[in-house]
Amino acid sequence: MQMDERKKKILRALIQDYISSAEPIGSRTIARKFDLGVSPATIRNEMSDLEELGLIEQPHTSAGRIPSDAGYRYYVDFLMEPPALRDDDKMLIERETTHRIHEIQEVITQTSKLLSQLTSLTSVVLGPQKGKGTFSRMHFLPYQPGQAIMVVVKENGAVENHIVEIGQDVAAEELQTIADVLNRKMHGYTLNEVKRTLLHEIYSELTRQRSLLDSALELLEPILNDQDQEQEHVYLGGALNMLNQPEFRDLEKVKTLFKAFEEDGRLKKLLSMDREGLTVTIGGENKLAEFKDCSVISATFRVGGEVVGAVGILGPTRMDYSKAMAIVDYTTRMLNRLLRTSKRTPL
Amino acid sequence: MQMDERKKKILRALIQDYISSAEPIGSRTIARKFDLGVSPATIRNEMSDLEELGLIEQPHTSAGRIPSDAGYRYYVDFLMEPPALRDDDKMLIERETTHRIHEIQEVITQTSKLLSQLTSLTSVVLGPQKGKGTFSRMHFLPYQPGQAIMVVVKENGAVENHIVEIGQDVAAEELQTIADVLNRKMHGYTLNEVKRTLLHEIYSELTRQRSLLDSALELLEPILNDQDQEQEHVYLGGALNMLNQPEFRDLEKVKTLFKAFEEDGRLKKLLSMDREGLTVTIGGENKLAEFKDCSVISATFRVGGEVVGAVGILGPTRMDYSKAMAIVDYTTRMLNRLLRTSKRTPL
DNA sequence: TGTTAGCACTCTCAGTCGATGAGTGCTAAC
DNA sequence: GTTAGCACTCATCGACTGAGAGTGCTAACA
Repeated sequence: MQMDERKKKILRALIQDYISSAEPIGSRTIARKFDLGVSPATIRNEMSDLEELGLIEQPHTSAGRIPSDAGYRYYVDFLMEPPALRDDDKMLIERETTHRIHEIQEVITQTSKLLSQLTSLTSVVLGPQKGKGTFSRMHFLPYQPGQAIMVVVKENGAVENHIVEIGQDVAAEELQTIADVLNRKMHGYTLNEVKRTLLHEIYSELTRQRSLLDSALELLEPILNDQDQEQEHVYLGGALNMLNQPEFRDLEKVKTLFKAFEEDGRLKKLLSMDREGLTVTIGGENKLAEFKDCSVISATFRVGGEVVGAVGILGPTRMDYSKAMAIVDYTTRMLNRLLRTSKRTPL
Repeated sequence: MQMDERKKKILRALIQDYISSAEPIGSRTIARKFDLGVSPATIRNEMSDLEELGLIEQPHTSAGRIPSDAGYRYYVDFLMEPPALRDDDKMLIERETTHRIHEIQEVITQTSKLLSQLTSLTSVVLGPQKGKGTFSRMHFLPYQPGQAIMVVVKENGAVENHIVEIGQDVAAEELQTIADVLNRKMHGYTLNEVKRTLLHEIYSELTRQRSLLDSALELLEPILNDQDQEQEHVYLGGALNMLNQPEFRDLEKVKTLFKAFEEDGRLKKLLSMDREGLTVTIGGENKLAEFKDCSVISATFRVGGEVVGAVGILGPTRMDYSKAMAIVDYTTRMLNRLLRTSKRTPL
């Protein structure tokens, strides 16, 4: 069976209506609302075909039809009018992404808020992985007796503080010596690389200056084993918007959904970081069972050519794909520009 | 009308039963479950009195009674067995609060998680206000051209980074001079005080070294106007636990509750920071309408004698007050000890 | 051969009705 | 002061019903 023009028209009409009404829609309604020039009976026949093709389905015998995941997929790929942004949305995005920025955290939370606000859906934003940035240099500053502030600067501009324990008797010059050694050795490597391969090299270098050894390696401990290092935080915006979606009128569904929201790992999996550009994941195409009734529109963003994060919009499969795609697309474009132009934003 | 011994017994029985069952409870049930040595009819008469006293109420004519806010209040103040901790809970709290800690943030999130886990309710933790800590000193470190890292150390041990813009031509020594002036002037004052009263003094001091003036005041801008400064973040733990409470089976209630959760300001108001020690706020005693069906058990904690934060447990008015109070009480005790003993924890 | 009208059938939804059961308040007896 | 008895109230639940929406099938039509 082939998809002829009329079938396409009917499928498009059905999906568009369902997206806004969230109600199953029957042949009669389509005939009334959309001027296809044929009678309900004909539409019935066509709908029967569409169902056989797996593009629509019936919740129960005497209800109208609703789109299946495959139906949405067909719609997104072939039927939908191309994503276009409303002017006021466009302006809003531009206004929000042209601020002068001090911290990337700020950008991320801001973006997250913006996306959920524009779409009335939930937004998911994944920022740069802390451990990933390559090491540039470190400084030591005095702190309490027996402790020092270690300031670590990454090549991507990130700055971190760590309080480290030092012996009571370690002098400032000694710390400086250690810093010099570490800076020389570690420059240009990521902390993960340091952890895996470089440690013994540093070790042997420092062995020559016997007395410094003990402290030096202990100093590195907090930055190498920092919990935050590995798992980047995922920002969620407008989670409550989900409660307004009729598909989540059921408390059990809300529970499982919110449960999944609490686990950063789950959310991270929603954002397909491997694929560049705009990605649409519809319902069951997603691996996670908790989100089988949801679709995700996501895109990655870059700093200096390298993919460092992703933004996404999460909604019920019944969502306005065109609008969501337009918004995600434009937002990442602006984000890329913002991160490129702002002179070396501290990450 | 007076509260005689039998009325107390009945009220206690009713509340205890209601706390675990969440169902209105009638005279017959009380007579059966609790051995008071009187018939349901007698209990009925007493219950009628209790209702007149405003301690219990009837959801509808032919249902049993449930405690009113005033009833819970009476229960907490006079009837409840004194808060006692189960041994395993005690051990769990001790285990979690004797870790060596590096960051107070960590302690806060950890505590929040612990509390919600122990009670199966929602926990609210309010950490130290960043802006409050008195200024100790600052350092400058090199960063990108035209920018520097300003490291600010507070007297309570907090360390913060800020990237500041400096003229391309400002030399390290000049920065040092500025730092020296600022350190001398600002030491011992909170940033808020600096902002309000000290700025013009610093201004006139620096005016004498004309060339430095422009930069110096700009440098302070980020720390004085930092958004985070004023509003300390509120940590919420186990918000989902609320969904398991039968009183929140209604989606509308969930919506308003979670809406309130999203606003830090609202949550902050729940924790009575003005009162020291263990505080119990029952239902409508709370000012916020969103939480009129909730009770809060809260307590403040201190660092060095000064109240810096608060922890609280939020649950439906129908909650196990004894247990919750015991847990909050013990947790804050341990927290105080932890923060006192760990030698100058960085905040 | 494709389209349409007609029709019987299915299924959900909202509303009604009555039975059930828990609980109360009142009265009168103990 | 306490209790048994009783009439009354009210929410809940299941069964039933009619309305409405929608379908699939058949037969007629262009």
